[in-house]
Amino acid sequence: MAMKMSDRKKKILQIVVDEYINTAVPVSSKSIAEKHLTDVSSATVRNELAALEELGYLTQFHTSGGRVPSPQAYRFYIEELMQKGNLSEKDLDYIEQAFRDKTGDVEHLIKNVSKVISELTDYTSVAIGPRGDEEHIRSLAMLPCGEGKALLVIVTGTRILRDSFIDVPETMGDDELTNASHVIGKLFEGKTLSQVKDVEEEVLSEFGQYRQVMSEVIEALKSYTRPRDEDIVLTGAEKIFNHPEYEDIENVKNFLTVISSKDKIAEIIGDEDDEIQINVKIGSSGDADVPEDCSVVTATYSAGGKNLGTYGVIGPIRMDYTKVITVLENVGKALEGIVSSKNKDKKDNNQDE
Amino acid sequence: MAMKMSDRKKKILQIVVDEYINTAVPVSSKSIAEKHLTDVSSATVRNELAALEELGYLTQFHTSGGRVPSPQAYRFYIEELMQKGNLSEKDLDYIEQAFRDKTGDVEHLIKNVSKVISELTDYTSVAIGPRGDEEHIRSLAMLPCGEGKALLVIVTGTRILRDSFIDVPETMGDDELTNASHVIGKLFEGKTLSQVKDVEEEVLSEFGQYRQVMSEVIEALKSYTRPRDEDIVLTGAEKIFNHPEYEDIENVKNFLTVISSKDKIAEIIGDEDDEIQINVKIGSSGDADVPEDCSVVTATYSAGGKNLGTYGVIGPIRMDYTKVITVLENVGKALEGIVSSKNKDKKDNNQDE
DNA sequence: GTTAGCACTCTCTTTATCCAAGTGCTAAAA
DNA sequence: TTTTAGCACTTGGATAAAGAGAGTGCTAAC
Repeated sequence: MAMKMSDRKKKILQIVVDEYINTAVPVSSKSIAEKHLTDVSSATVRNELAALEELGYLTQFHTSGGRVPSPQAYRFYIEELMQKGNLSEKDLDYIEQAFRDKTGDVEHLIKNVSKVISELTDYTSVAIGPRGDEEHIRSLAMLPCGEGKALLVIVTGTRILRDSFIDVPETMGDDELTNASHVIGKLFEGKTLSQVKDVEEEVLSEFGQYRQVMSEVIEALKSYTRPRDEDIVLTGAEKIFNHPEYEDIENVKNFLTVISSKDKIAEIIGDEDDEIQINVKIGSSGDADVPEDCSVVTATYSAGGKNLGTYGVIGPIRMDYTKVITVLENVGKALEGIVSSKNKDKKDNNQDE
Repeated sequence: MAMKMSDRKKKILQIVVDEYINTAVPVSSKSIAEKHLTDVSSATVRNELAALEELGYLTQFHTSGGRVPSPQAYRFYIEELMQKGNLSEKDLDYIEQAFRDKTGDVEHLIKNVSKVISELTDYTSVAIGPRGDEEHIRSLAMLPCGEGKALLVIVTGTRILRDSFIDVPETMGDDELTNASHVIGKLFEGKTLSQVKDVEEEVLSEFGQYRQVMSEVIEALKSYTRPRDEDIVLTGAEKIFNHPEYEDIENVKNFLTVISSKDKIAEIIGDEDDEIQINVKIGSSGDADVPEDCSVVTATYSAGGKNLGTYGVIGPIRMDYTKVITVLENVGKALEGIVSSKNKDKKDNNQDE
């Protein structure tokens, strides 16, 4: 057990993982010795493979079936072995093209990013929009709907932060509601959702006149901590059929069951550690929420101190990590470019920052 | 070819379809004679089956594999043979329970209906929200977003009809925008989307001051003819694995590819003939948009002259039509109940109707 | 018009055999 | 001590043969 990882072992492990990622076929000692390590014989490689298996990095389905990397091997591969990749001209063009049209709102941006990632990586893409908690409320308005109902809409510069129907007194006319909308709107403008509870008590005691409406608004604002379903996007579910592990119907079933639920998706990609930019979760590890046999690679983007959401892919453990991570990095750069140019404009208009 | 459909043939065809729907196993002459037609022998049944095959209602995969209904048989079955079913107490309770909470907005209602249908039928449910074209605009507002952008929101009593970002002159301040919002809002209140183009010219010539904003608004309104992605809902995609035809990976692939695209879904369930309440489309028929080997059963609901959307299921051709149709009918009734009680309230508030 | 009987067809399962691939181990070589 | 050659052993996959089971079509009798 207490065995050192010689350089040659690392090299062989890298070869095995690379090879398996590319071909999906268990790799044999012979093929390694012939294609990659021409200076030693297959028997030598065989000994090393046996040792690597002993160390827990490799497994074999049956005695004569070549070796396959274990989850542990993938982790090690990503940490130490993997080589940086480069995108082809074509892919770079595709990214540039996709983000050329800098249409304003976040909803489109999320969908767009997700689509780009899915297309370039050939995996199913998952995306979760930016948490709105720290965005500054640009406007707040209540639109009359009759029946003692109103629609509360909250927007920032680039998105509908939230909207929901609230109750208002039946006696309140449209004009009165519009008026209240103004007053309350002015009050929250420039604040963030997370600041709402700070002013809650103060505000409630002050506005006797609109007290009931006010408390409805505050309740709504406070309920906005969880991401909306609309902010969770899934693109290219059908892409899994391009990967041989999903010729087994059971795997497809598992996969589809998980991704059918937005809640589950949010769980899988939601609890990012903010420190880490790119995050790899491999099934059957400590990440209990990631389905067995699946890997999830996500990147959490932020630019100018502003969170831009988490994007990534979900697919088989035997995933082309190099490609995926390269794509995520390049998409991140593109995204940064857009937002920084936009932020410049915005500084002029944003009252408090 | 010119052969009459005797009563006995009809009866036998009905047995075959019923049996095949229940068991997914090709049905044999022997099983029919034993279980359903005890007064004749299997040989007699065999003759009838041969005749039905001649007529195009039955096919067999191989010479000794029993018979399977053809799409034509399903159509005939639905038209003439099918028996009305009843829901169990449990199912009825479930529906009642699900619609007890009459929370106002349409978005939730659509999701709820779709979920109920999927749960009760055990098929994947597709739903498309009501076309908003004929709903009356209850409020229209433009919320300032800075940067020469504004969010245009249009609501009826129960839903966000539409929202989108529009350009406004950079010179326009927040207050001015709010003011314009009022003026323009008043103008369109009570109108329907389809009425917008009627007043277009008149309005544009009149409002010189806000002309630019006005034309942006009108452009936006006119672009709202297609359903929004959010109004197309899919629930229970994983349910297909409960049906044996989807043990074949190719079928799953087809299915998933189709339902991954909201556009395709809209196409499939979109072009309903308004006259018909319940609509059955069977793959490989004239309905080119329905995937091969799939059936789509939809119901378009309306109450009080108001369209409530189209709901239904998509699944294998060998579908439990009786159950599905019964569920759709009962959901329809429940829906009608909700809306009629709501409509009563609304009449008082709606200015022109 | 109906039925019994039987040959025929087709699929599915089981069994046996062979083949190729890859390993583990041992003994010799470096 | 490390590397290597050689070989026995294991396993899955492919192929073929054989038998069972199910269901039909047809013919001849009822």
